[in-house]
Amino acid sequence: MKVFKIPEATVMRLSVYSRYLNQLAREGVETVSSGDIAKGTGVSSAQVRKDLAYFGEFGTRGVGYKVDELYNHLIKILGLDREWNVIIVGAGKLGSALALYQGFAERGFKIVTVLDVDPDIIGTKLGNIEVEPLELLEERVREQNITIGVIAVPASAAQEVTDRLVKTGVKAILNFSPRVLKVPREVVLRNVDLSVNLEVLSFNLAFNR
Amino acid sequence: MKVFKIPEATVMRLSVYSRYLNQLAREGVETVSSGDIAKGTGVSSAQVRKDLAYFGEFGTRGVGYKVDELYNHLIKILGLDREWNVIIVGAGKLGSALALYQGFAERGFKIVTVLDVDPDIIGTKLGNIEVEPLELLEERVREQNITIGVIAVPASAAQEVTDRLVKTGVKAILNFSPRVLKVPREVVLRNVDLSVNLEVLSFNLAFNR
DNA sequence: TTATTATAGCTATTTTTTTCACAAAATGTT
DNA sequence: AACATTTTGTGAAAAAAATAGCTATAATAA
Repeated sequence: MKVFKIPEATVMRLSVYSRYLNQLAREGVETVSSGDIAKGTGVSSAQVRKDLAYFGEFGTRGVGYKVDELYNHLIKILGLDREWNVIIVGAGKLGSALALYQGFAERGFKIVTVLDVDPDIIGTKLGNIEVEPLELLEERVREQNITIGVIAVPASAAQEVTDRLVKTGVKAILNFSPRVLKVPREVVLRNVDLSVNLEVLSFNLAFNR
Repeated sequence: MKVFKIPEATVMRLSVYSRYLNQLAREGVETVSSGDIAKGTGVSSAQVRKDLAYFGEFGTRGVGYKVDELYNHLIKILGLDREWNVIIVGAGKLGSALALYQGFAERGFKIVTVLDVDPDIIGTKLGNIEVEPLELLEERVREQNITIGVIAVPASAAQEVTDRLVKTGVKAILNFSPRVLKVPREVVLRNVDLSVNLEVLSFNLAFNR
């Protein structure tokens, strides 16, 4: 059970496993084997066991895993056993879709603030959150104890917003803008570029088929 | 210059490089080195050269790469030198954000049809596209020559919609639902799970820091 | 009790991906 | 023309990740 440096691919798969286990639990399934998880999530059973082995022994030989037990372990490993306060900066198409997206709340990500610069957008409601002016960034981050910032502003504003968030104490940034951001080493950064996904498809369609 | 089996990570980086080159071109930069690209996109220069090497020799030793030339090569490699017709199934928060997202059109992905089942949503406009009833799926795919399908429906409906798309001739599926989809081997499938991204952040915040 | 079967956990192997480091080529300089 | 400088392209080495297969253990059946 070495614990240093967990591959990111493993973390992503754990997230997928946990969602699958949640589904099984709702269906009333009580135990599950690595092979079942593999089948349900599209990986190999050896991979499932390997991924879990980074964190301990959760199963019983000859039997499998208890669904809720394993689920709870994964939730804990993923840090989802608490609430994270999230700010979304940018309430354009993407920002507002993210603000309204149910999936986040379900997993403990509480969107507490949404900011924008556009006077037409400020004051509108996204669910029960009102879009506020960008100037309030520092104030809201501090008073609401926000740890995660989502960047949904145009590329040109992304770095500046990021700097302000980091300076005010945000610990992790999820960047939806197509811009490489600089953050201090201790801040967790993750980039999501929606076009990249379509372009990988396009590549696969265009290339060697 | 072996050409079989390009790593997916390479393809994703090519997409990022191409966007960076586009930016440079707009700024009037004419030549660029692998080191510059590396710095601008957050990878190593050796990585840049290795990635490009899968597809040929595009640079000049001692000099670097001509920005537009390399850009055009990448666009061609990524299959972005043509238009792809795209259908979005599901016009909820996510589906409509995707339909309205500018980034896709800019790269040659033309969203030609958006479908939903909800009578309250059908008939509404997303930009200049009207949301139509799901029943029209087969008809629209055929008459509009659609090759790429985006799944933005709830998990419970995802497989059925996918089957219908595939049956009607769609060649690639971008799946935003948290469900493992089955498609024939010749269909390109890519999953984007937005929650996974936040959960990777959460893991990194919770674990070893 | 003793086999038999199923399956986790672990170790070894293979494969894939990244990094390193250097020869080759182009340009600029003395 | 010779030399220095820059930077690509690439083979080799290293690192990382995935896969395969073996061993131990629990449950169950004989």
